[in-house]
Amino acid sequence: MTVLHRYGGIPSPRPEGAADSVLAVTLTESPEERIYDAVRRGGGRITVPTRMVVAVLLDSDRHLTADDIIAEVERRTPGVAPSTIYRVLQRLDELEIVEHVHSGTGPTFYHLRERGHAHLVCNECGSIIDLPDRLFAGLARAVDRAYDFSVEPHHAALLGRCSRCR
Amino acid sequence: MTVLHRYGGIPSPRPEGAADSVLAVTLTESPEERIYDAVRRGGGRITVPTRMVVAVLLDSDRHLTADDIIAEVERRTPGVAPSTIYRVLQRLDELEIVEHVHSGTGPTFYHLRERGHAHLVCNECGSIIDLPDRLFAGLARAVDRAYDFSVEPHHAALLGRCSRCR
DNA sequence: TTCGATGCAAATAGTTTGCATTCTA
DNA sequence: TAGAATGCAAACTATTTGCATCGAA
Repeated sequence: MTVLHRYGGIPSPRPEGAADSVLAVTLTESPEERIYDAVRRGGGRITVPTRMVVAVLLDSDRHLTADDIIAEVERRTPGVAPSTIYRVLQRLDELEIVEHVHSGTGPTFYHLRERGHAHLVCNECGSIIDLPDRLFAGLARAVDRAYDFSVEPHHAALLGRCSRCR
Repeated sequence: MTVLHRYGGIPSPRPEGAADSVLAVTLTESPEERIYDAVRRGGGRITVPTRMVVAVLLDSDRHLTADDIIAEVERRTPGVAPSTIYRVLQRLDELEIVEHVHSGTGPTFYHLRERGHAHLVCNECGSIIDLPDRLFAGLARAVDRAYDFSVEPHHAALLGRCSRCR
């Protein structure tokens, strides 16, 4: 299973409408400033590694693994320790700025929470398909009713076989 | 997250009706003999470690991690190497006798394929809830139609929060 | 000037692999 | 008796942690 070009992708248009609970909506603020404010509100400080991780996440549409992010940060600003990137991601995750997705055998991947969605991961080729949350609604409701269990559809990918591999 | 009594549980009644493609159905054969035959048909040999892993899986209703199985095999027949257990599980998985389930952060767990089903795993306490496949049917069909992707509902647990932890 | 964040190195969890040896069919 | 399977140790992947130091607010 080899996936090329892990980092990259066309930057997505900023979802201007979608206000959320974590990031304060001040229309004159850039996306990074809104994230910085959220970090500061959470008692955190804005350092070079934090800035870089946020920039990489904002600049990419892809599903980035920790390794992807480590590599791209290294490219832009050499010298940041991998453990620091993990710590930054963890902090951003706790602050609900970032979301991580378990993908079965492969490594966990990350993206901004405001771009969150469910995923399909192919067991054969590792390709990732984005899934509209709407498709999860029925299952989530049924599970809630039957087991009083609240499913987090973004948190683990559904595994299976994509059209090319099935 | 601590889960006690990982190994154990009341043996489930053998699902007598459910014929399947892998294990030949000869009514006079015991469950283990049916599995041994399937292994031999696949070019494999029946050794002590294989026997022990099969016995442990047949004797338990639980969701056993590799570690659970390693510990229980060690209890019954000291001296089997962990790597051997992993290899046996891998072989049984390829032969479609065993199924493994990814559970997010926690370790993968295993059970006999004939007892397969979908799972919910609580992110907080790690508890596992068995899910009837029927609840997955709608989502699987929608994903098949929309993306030509065949979901394997047993292969990755749905993550979320159980009633006690939510 | 405080205390959150960092770099580095080592530790960890879970699993896989190489290789000489053993044992099933 | 061929070649599948094993035990052991080492390797490996992804991630976490301890600790002395640094730097943002």
